[in-house]
Amino acid sequence: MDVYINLDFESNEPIYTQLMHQIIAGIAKKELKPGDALPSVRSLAADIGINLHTVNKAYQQLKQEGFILIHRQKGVVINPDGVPQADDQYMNNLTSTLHPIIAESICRGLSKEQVLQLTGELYENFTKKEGGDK
Amino acid sequence: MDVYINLDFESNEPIYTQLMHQIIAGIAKKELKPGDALPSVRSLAADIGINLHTVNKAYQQLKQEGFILIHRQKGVVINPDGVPQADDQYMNNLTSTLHPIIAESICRGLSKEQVLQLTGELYENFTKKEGGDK
DNA sequence: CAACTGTTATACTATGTATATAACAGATAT
DNA sequence: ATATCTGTTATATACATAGTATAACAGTTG
Repeated sequence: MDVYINLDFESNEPIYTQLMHQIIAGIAKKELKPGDALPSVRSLAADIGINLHTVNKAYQQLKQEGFILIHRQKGVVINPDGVPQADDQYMNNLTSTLHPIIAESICRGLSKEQVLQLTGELYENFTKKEGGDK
Repeated sequence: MDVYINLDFESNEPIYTQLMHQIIAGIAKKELKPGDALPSVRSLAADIGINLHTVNKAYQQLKQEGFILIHRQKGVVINPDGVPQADDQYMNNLTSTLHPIIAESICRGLSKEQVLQLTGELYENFTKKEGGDK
């Protein structure tokens, strides 16, 4: 039931960010559902061979963004109420994030249709049932 | 004819990255066309009140990615042959970049149509004629 | 010759990433 | 109660990146 974490230590993307992204991807794929427990900072850190504080940093940020709840001495769980829905601030951030990405795609000759198709395919890859774990 | 540079020194996005993005956006909007000259590292740095090396860093990276050419003692110009078209490596990078963004948008309850509409609007805002300069 | 180009080198500060220990406080199981 | 688990906090260190500050070099152009 655990989410499989695959870190690329050669990447220039920080480890704690990779961790966040994989947990968020797990939620998007419904592999992680509201109320599901996540490993403790220590056990997860030991599992994937990184420092406790690196995991904690990812958890703290996921908590601040509403993806997870941290019960002081209970543990870490996916937000039982679900992830907070998009608000104006999120939409503004999303727009700012996409802006330069789309600018470059235009420079490199991608058509609007190509961009939309890639985006749509990525979206659907999250919502597809991928076999499941046996 | 110059591209207007607006830097946010409070942003956590590095200055040299902001600079790159705005130049790329200028190319996407056709405000900057193949062969157009860009300011020298010193004059641009002086104009926007940053260090010469910060501009140089942006220029070097834009050069490496094929957006501009740097003639040793002539100056900096938008690539006269146009920006290199999308190849496999670029498409892989684009996919990796979009992946976590779309994952979060799903978590936050955006429908596929909402994501595609926002993406499409952003795309078209680059290709629209925006009045021009007077 | 003077003034401009990009380039290179060095040095310094500040910040972010990641690690390594250590300890604290509350909950829980034995 | 004791041991063990939880998240949390506090230091300290190492390293890389971002940004600035000077300075100098080499070629071009006026």
